[in-house]
Amino acid sequence: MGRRSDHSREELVTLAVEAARAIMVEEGVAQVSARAIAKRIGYSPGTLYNLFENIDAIVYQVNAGTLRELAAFAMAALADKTDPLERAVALGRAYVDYAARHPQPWLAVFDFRPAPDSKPPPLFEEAVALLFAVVADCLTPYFAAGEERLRDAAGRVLWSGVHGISLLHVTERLNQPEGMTAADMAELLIRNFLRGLKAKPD
Amino acid sequence: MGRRSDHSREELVTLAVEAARAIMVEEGVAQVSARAIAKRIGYSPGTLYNLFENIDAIVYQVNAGTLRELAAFAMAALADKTDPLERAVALGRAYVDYAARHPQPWLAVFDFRPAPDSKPPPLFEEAVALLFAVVADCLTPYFAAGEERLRDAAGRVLWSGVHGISLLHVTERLNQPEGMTAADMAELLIRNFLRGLKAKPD
DNA sequence: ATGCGAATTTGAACGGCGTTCACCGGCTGT
DNA sequence: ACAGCCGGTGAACGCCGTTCAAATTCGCAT
Repeated sequence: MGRRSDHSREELVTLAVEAARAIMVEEGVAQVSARAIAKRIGYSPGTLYNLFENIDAIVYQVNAGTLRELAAFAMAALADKTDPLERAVALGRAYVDYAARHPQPWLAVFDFRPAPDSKPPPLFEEAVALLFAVVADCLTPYFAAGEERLRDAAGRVLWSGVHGISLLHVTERLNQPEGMTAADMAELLIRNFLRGLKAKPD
Repeated sequence: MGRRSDHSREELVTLAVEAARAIMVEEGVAQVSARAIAKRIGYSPGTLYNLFENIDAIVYQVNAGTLRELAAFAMAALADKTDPLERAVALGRAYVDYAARHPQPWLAVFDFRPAPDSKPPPLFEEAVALLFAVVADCLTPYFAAGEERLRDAAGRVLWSGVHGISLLHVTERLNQPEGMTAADMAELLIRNFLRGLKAKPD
């Protein structure tokens, strides 16, 4: 078969990324393959290589969408909160909730490990920088002026901690006690960590 | 070729697991394959299937060794500490340090995701239970009698948090500030979380 | 020493993967 | 009407996990 022009190049890209996301949601990242995507969109595997450099590039696009959605979800959870502590808690809960509701796409974001020689894609840097800005903002009241470095470190610690809870929850290794959700665990972490910061005597 | 008896069955198992670990250390889990292991030990891929049900079983054995080593390393770090807070800090630092020194094997442990239908292997449960026992022990002074459930939850939170820091560090997404190591971040988490627990008013 | 059954090793083969590329045919400009 | 290009194709390459009939060697009984 030759040229078809059933779809424009842009439509094709969109179709492919959506198909990849669908497979990811239904069967996990591991099942996202060129042949599977091609079958879903009714094209041949070779076509995908006219649109993307490789399969990782497609997964990367899916992940970009996931991070955008996650950020939007987190921001929405903050919308009506003003107290820094409550904002931090809401952010943490939103993060864990999002991961729990979209486990496969969320896992795919963090399972994506670019080869060490390839340039680090700006995806995480950007998305994480966005979340950090919010976290750092929540933490500002806990630090004196001039302690921004420490505040940022605390922000990274907090995010890493919540991320760890999320990850272990999604991979079913958290084993939280009955009656306690992963989001509750995140809240426990955030409240105590921040209380500890405030209580800091040094 | 037929029977060789260069090695006993047990020796062969050991050889295979050691070869798998070597590949893992040098090239990452992704490069551990039946053909690669077979080539290293001078046997054919088919032989491995006389010894193990599948390749995952070999990786599983490697992971079991990694967890044993991690536990031993963590315990050694605690040996001379008596104060609960200092024990918790030492445990967290040891965890992060171990991961940083053996990134590939450590990552392999957590990248191992058994298919949802296969029985969950007792590996994590056991190893994590061991670490939890120590963590819970460190946390006992922070809780009243009868609050064991909450204490265990706090233990899991703390471990998850340290784990998250470790993971993001090893995958180069932690971006800690200059002059601060991942272990320092873990210490920051632990000290503040525990100070927060102590300060708890209610 | 000989023979033979059992145990073990092999490697080709199957179906999957990512990726490449020569080919082909429909689309478009003339 | 026709040429040429563009884009889609699918066979092919080299990898993967896994299976299994065949081949070979071992250990043992005679």
